Amino acid sequence: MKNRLVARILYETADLLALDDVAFKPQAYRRAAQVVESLAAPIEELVAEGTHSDLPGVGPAIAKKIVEIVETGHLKYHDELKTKLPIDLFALTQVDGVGPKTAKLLYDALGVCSLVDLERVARAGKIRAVKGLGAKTEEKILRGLAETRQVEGRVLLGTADDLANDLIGRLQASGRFGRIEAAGSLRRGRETIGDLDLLATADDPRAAADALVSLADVEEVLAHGPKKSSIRLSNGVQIDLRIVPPESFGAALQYFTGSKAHNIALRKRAVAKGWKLNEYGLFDERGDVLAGSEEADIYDRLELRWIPPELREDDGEIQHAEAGTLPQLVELGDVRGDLHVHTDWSDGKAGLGEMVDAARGRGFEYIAITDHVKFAEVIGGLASDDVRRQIDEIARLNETLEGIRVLTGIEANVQEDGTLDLPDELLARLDVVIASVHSAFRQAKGRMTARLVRVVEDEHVDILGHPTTRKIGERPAVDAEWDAIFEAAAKHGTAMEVNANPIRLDLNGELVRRAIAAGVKLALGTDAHAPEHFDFLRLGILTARRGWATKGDVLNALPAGKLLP
DNA sequence: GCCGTTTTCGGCCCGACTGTTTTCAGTCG
Repeated sequence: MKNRLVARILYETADLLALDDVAFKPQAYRRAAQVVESLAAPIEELVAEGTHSDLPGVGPAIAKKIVEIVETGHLKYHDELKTKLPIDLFALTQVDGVGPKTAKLLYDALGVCSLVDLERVARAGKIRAVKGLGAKTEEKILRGLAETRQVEGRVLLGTADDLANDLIGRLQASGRFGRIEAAGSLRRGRETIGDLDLLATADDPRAAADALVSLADVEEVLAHGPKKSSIRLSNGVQIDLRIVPPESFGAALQYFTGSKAHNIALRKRAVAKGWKLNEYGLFDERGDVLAGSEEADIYDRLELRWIPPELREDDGEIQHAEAGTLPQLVELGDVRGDLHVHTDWSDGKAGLGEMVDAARGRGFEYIAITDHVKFAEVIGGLASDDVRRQIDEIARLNETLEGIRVLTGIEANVQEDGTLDLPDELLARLDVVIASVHSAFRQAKGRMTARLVRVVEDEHVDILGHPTTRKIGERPAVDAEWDAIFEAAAKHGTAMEVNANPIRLDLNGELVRRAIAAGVKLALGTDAHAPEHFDFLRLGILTARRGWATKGDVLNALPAGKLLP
């Protein structure tokens, strides 16, 4: 997949042109970059077919440039622009608070070329001395850097999940493997993943390892042996493949799934019985194997219920497994509808009909259409009249539809004081009202808490959308007393969203668990802006499961009839 | 540089917020 490379070069070209005060071209490059970035298929395949020029936003000039990037990995036009400003503009502008102008200013004043440079001058207090910047900007950049660093070298759960599925498919196609499974933090559903751990069995481990290192997109082979091989792919992700004998597969899966703390607790339990647990199996005092080929057998012999990977953080799961009180976690199939969907009425990429068809195609019984309220022209939100028209349109649509019901809804903006930016009369007419914070993220804890308590107490609000507004690796969560908000939400029957967008996963597992403890219901929403985004639901389920959520905790596990009053 | 159900030329997303200023520039959504 060269999509990210192409997008990155196009984005940077857009910024460089903008810095040269070139009019309109930057938007054109940015649009093309977005299209390539959100493409499901590899751009090189489209180039091979010649269909890349059919993409929206890609005209003759950019089409030629995409071919050049795919074929050479470079773009001359971009390289030339870069001679004037030889800095890692793409990386620098990923930092919250740094845009192209600030990056250029920092280069001119302090010679900042990279994230390393940026961190150095920020820590040295040099940014506040630059004319046009100040102490606040310096602090914001330091916060932004800390946020960026947390995910450095890690990829989002959604990215890792897609990558693992793709890799496993390709490896299996080689015919060299028996079982293959992803282990590690991906299997536990963590929000970001460092190295991707794959576990496999093979009749001929050397041939299997060869199949891995000879994959087309391998950039570097870090290790190449019959038991363990490691590669780095061209997208920068490291893959560790461990090949184990079939009789050890379950023990190895347990061991390499972790977490470390969970494994330590499990090993202590084995030791207490006079046994030994390692990646090869569970062994008794004489060294005879008690379990090994199946993971479930390990737990069984240790007198524990099998523990879902999402719970393996040594955070009470072993005690519950011993007592037989583990929750029956919610599953993908339990969810009957999506409660957060956008269309091209606001900033979605697809029309109402297309989104509904896609939702029905994946078996949803209902979806709520929750477009943005007009807030900034740019995201093309709905004005009151648009909301009324959409309600009418959905009513008409529902008359013709079979097999799915479309609920009316809105994603309204929570204003600074905790009120919404849509009149009560309209809110009252809608089936689903999501209230989301899209501005004033940095209010002090007390004010933010009061704001969110007020909005969950609003009789018209059904769901608090992406409650913390964090974006993984980009923007920190807002500062608030979550337990106070959950308590108010429970009292007023307002649900907390588990937003399944891979960059959000908000609430996260830890807060989900606290919300449930407070008696709050969860609303799973994909925040889909295009039909393929319904796939995000899987990630939302993983996140809810990390928060110990059961089917009964999830609002949209209910049929439409029970969902609505 | 792209695009078109008023256009193949002439448009092209813009308002809020923040931090830096003394009336505005940059970033974000």
